[in-house]
Amino acid sequence: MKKKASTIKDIAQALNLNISTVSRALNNSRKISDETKKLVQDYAEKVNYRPNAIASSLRMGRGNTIGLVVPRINRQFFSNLIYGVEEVLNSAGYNLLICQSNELLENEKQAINTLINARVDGIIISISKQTASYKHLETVINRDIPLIQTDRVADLLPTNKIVNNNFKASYIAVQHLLDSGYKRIAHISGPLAINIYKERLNGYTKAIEDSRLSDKSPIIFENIITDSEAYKLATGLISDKKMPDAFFAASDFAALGILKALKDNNIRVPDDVGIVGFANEPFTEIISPALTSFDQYSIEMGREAARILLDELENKQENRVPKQITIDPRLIVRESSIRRL
Amino acid sequence: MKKKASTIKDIAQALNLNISTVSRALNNSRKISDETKKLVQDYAEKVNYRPNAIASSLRMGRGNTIGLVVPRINRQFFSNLIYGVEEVLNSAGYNLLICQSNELLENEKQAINTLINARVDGIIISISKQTASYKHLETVINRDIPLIQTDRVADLLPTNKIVNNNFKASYIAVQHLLDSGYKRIAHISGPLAINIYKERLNGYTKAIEDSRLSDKSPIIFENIITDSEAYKLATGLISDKKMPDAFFAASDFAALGILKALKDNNIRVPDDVGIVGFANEPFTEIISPALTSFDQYSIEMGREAARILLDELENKQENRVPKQITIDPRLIVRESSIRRL
DNA sequence: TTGTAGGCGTTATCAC
DNA sequence: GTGATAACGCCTACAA
Repeated sequence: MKKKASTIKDIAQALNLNISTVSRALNNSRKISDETKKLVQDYAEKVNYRPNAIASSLRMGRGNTIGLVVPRINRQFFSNLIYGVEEVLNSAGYNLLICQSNELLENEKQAINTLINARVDGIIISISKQTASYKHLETVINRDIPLIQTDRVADLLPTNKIVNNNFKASYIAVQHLLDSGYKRIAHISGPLAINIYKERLNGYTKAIEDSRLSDKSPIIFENIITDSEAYKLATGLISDKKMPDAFFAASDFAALGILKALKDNNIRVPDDVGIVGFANEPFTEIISPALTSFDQYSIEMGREAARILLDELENKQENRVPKQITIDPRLIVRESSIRRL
Repeated sequence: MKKKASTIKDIAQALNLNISTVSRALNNSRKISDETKKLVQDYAEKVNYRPNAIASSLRMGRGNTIGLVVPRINRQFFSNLIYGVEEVLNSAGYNLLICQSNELLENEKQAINTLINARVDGIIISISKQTASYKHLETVINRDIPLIQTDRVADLLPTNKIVNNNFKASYIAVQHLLDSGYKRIAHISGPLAINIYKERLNGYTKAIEDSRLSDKSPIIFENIITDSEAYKLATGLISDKKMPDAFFAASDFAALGILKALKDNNIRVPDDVGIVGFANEPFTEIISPALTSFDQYSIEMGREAARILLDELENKQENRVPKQITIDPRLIVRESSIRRL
């Protein structure tokens, strides 16, 4: 026995009222007598009435829903981001529609399509590794759907952005290693197609240039983000006798791989070689020696992205200048980079 | 200059066709001449037409959307679960509406409400720590909205469930420690209000009972899930000289706390004391000694939950018996529990 | 304070 | 093959 959900129409009939009266009573319009309101609300409660958000959305032209697209939901950074976004949006009465691109442009386009069709009020995105063409995002902009980019952003697109200052963080990382007395500092970089890795590389390069080192030639290894890739790299450097005396890795996992390789070869960290990672993955403070890294305030980035979006939704101005919010990652100094002199 | 999105009506007018013809052409109905189809589709493309999914949902009575409620999006286990769910649902053409309860019953109720109002086609949930009353979930069932419970489940509710075999896993953990020659095995348990911790406790107890140990008295510490709580506990045991010779912890973080405390007090792991954790957190294989733990197949659990849901949606039978899918976690033996004899 | 009527954008049913 | 029309459930001028 399956009765279909009751609507305001049903309620109106049952109470011998007009649909519009019921609608107003439920929405607490103040043009309705308290008496009627109570009558309606009580009855609605009794029959377990639930407003049909879809119908309401159609009528109102908006659905109080925000779309979110990230490369991978289960990466620590992104799941923190989502956590922050959800927290803010939820308490503002918005729903969150989540898609992941799996680092594929095709999926990302598909996700954007879905979100447009779902008539979301706004979109927050961290673009995929493959995303080099931005037509799908331009479509979003052209449709006047507020778009916020986070972390991995397409610089050229005129949207609000919320990012880390990767350049500055890298610069600081190198300075910190220099302060600890290291002299041949290598950089383990990620895929340079992604802006954040490019920026970290630039920060490293600049810091080396600005240093007082006699040998200012940069030492750069590109496109290494897993620990096994890094392990292999470090092992190679050891056998080739080309070991630098410090590593600044653009990812904690790369840093971990280096660390493992050094330990396995009885090279002491931080005494012989210093290491700094990036992202403050949970394991960084657990391993031994604990790894110096950068806290990216990922949850806060999510919150902030949501806040900016809400702001944009609530204050629809005509000529809005896209702004960028930059968060400085915080260097967390741990054992791996403090040389006992 | 902001033109509103075009609709099939606009297209119909522009092409001097009837709305219904346009609708059919766009949906590739085969009662429409190829000529007309092409005409319509080309024009739709040209004006950047996007079907309004909200209107369609209203008309069709369903929105191809699934709701998901978890305690915390950014816990490794749950973000993996979400990953799996999204993967399957997305390729089946469903959208995913995500909410988090933050371990609060109130939020969970609110989330369920939102999802019901959004007229989701089904709901996947992992209940909060506080969830002891199930009215909100019964509402879902009464409305004939397919409900799937994962991991943390309310046993009494007649829904499909997808869970780990926590009892069996614990039993195996204890057996493994016994096999390694440990004789006084303690259990670090979580909040027993959550079924999974209760089950792990039961598995432990049973294994001890079934053992050939002369002293079969269980040693149980409840409600300890963070590493600092566990650290404190272990430190206390050391100073009280009440140290067991092995720990089976219901959470990896608790196991980690124990490990730290032991190391800080020069108690050797696994030589003096063995440790087994639960959940196979990424750090378990990184720390030293690496921690024996259980892989819960969290991504696969998510996929499976989504699959069951889709199955339920597609084969709406009348008298469906709720079934439970149980996945055996896999013991991953690492250094922390292998005693060199 | 309440009732009437129209429409949000689709799709489905019925005619022609 | 195509057109006309109603309906999904809700909200909101406008009228009474």
